[in-house]
Amino acid sequence: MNHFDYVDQQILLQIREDARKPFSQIADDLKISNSLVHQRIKKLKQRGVIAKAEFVVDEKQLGFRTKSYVGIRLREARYAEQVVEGLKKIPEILECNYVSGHYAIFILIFAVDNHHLRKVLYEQVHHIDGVAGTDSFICFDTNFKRPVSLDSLAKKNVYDS
Amino acid sequence: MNHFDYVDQQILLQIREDARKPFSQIADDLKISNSLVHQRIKKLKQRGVIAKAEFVVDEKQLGFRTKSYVGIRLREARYAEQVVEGLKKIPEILECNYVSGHYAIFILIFAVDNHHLRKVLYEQVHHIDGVAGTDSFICFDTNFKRPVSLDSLAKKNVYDS
DNA sequence: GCTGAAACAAGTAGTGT
DNA sequence: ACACTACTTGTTTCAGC
Repeated sequence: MNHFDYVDQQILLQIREDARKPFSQIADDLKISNSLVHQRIKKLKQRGVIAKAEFVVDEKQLGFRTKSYVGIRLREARYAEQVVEGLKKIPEILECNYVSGHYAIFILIFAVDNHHLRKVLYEQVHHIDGVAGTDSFICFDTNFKRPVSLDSLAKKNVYDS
Repeated sequence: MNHFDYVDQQILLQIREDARKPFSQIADDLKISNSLVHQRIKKLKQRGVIAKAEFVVDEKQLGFRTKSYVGIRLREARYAEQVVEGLKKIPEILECNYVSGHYAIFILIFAVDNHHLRKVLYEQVHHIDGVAGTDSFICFDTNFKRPVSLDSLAKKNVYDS
């Protein structure tokens, strides 16, 4: 069994906030050697807990001011796969999920403005064979956005599957 | 006016994929000096295009196997702010947006399993004063997830607001 | 606005406990 | 499993073009 101790948790908390934080500084903070930090991060990577470090880019600053979630209804359920293939070709669509409930597919779109969003939906998404219709949930504001909580992870056995 | 040239675009493409990629290596790739990479990244930070580097953690590996989008209906629109405050206190809720359309608020939840999700909704979200009801869109699978496209950014004037 | 060199700091690997 | 040391590599600054 893989355990997940206090050191792992603290390291995760720190590199999740700042992926470029020097390992030596993390080591100082936690009062451990920097080679231990190195070893633990290596293991976290091996276990698949962390994969890569990304610089977060601000979509708004790049000109994408309209964020919208969109639910997609299909003409028939069996069209799902081919619709996903069609959606993948539209660069404005950043995320695509199969979901339960009223829609078959749920996507996230970033567009320049409402007009651009409308064009993406009407001229591209609606033309994909199998799409019956869409409902848009335009985000006026994102109140908060944060990573998963790591509290209680050091105690719980969350790796047993 | 802030311009955004080929070098900026290439640097962004690289550090977005790997925030720990050595600047000197980026410089080699682009055949420029490493101090230029350093200068450009500094400017991108000043402009707010990039803010911080994050290590991406795999929620599934940490035991959160149920991802769900949830639309929230309010008893009356004026409850919005206090409902957001209530939602903020629930750690399983990772994102919260004001949206147009059928719901007032749209959230993203990561729970351990369906039972956990149900508990979060029934024992916490539904008890927040102002919440009339919720509709869940449980993600069976995430087909793709990617950052915004940077194509054509070097040409377009996207900083003029 | 960009380069190149020099000083400094961090990452990495091997060894020993 | 961890720490220490020596070695390699990257970062940062600044003078000069």
